[in-house]
Amino acid sequence: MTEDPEERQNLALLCFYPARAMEARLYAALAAAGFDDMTPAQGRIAARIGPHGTRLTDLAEQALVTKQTAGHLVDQLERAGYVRRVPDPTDGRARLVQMAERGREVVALARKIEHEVEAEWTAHLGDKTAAQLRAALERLREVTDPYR
Amino acid sequence: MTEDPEERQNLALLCFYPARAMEARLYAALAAAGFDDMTPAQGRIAARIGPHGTRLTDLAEQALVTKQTAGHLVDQLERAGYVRRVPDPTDGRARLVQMAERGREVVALARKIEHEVEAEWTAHLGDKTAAQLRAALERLREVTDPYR
DNA sequence: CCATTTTCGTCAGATCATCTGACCATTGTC
DNA sequence: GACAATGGTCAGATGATCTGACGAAAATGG
Repeated sequence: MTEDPEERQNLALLCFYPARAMEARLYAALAAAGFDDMTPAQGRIAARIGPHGTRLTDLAEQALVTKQTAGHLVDQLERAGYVRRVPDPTDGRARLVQMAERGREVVALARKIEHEVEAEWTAHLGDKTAAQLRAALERLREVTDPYR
Repeated sequence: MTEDPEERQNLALLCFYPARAMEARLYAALAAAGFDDMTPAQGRIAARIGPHGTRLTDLAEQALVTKQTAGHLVDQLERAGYVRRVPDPTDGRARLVQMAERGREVVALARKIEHEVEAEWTAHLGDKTAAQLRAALERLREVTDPYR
């Protein structure tokens, strides 16, 4: 663009930049560590798998995609060795998607990167401002996250 | 999920909720107003068209997609009457993508919705916290938006 | 307990967004 | 004027996503 030097950006757009930056950092780091076969879409599904496994339908709902899409992505994650499907002992129709060993490695690395990036941001903002930012975002979440 | 009631979420995820919420609100409102043929991908391109028109290559760069993808989306926007392509008077190779009348209508409506949603958020947070949030996000943008 | 309805997941097929690679036309440079 | 750089398109492939239909198991309700 060539104009509007002083435009007041909308709050949602300002929120978008850090989210995008984190995703980019995360995928770059995972790829560098050899996990170069996981796509962002797979990641968004994988990130929602609970400690004891999660049903496909629940993953789909939380990730805001259809269960067909979720199933497709879980197929890929399973083929790549990140997750496995086990029967749900409490429901014969259902299966639980669980993290496999390789999946747990990715999660551990991703958590580490997240903390590093967040530490950079906190260093840039200062502790006080970072804390205020977090508090404000947590309150904003009350009205922006319907799956809270 | 059934566990982790008190998990400390990472800052980027907290940023993601408002961004997603705004996008959802925006597209719902546009669809309700009859602009139901614009997809999010088209919107992300259209949102970057400057007042006097913008080159395809620039749109692609700012939207973080290839120029082929941008061209594809502009084709659709053009077919739907949202934008037009005109020759760039300063460069015979280039063409400027400009908003057409219908595009300007959408932009006006989108701006209105954005302001409404932002006003809701400000009401929820209180003026002071909302101002702190904006200030913190603007500073964070310094290290998270490479296209600033 | 059986019949009906709901829920969980899959199959099939389509569409859309996106990419890589090749290519042409124009521009700018030496 | 030759040649590299830039703006854009064409062609083909892939991946994420959807809608619709379906089978199997579970829950519900006489």
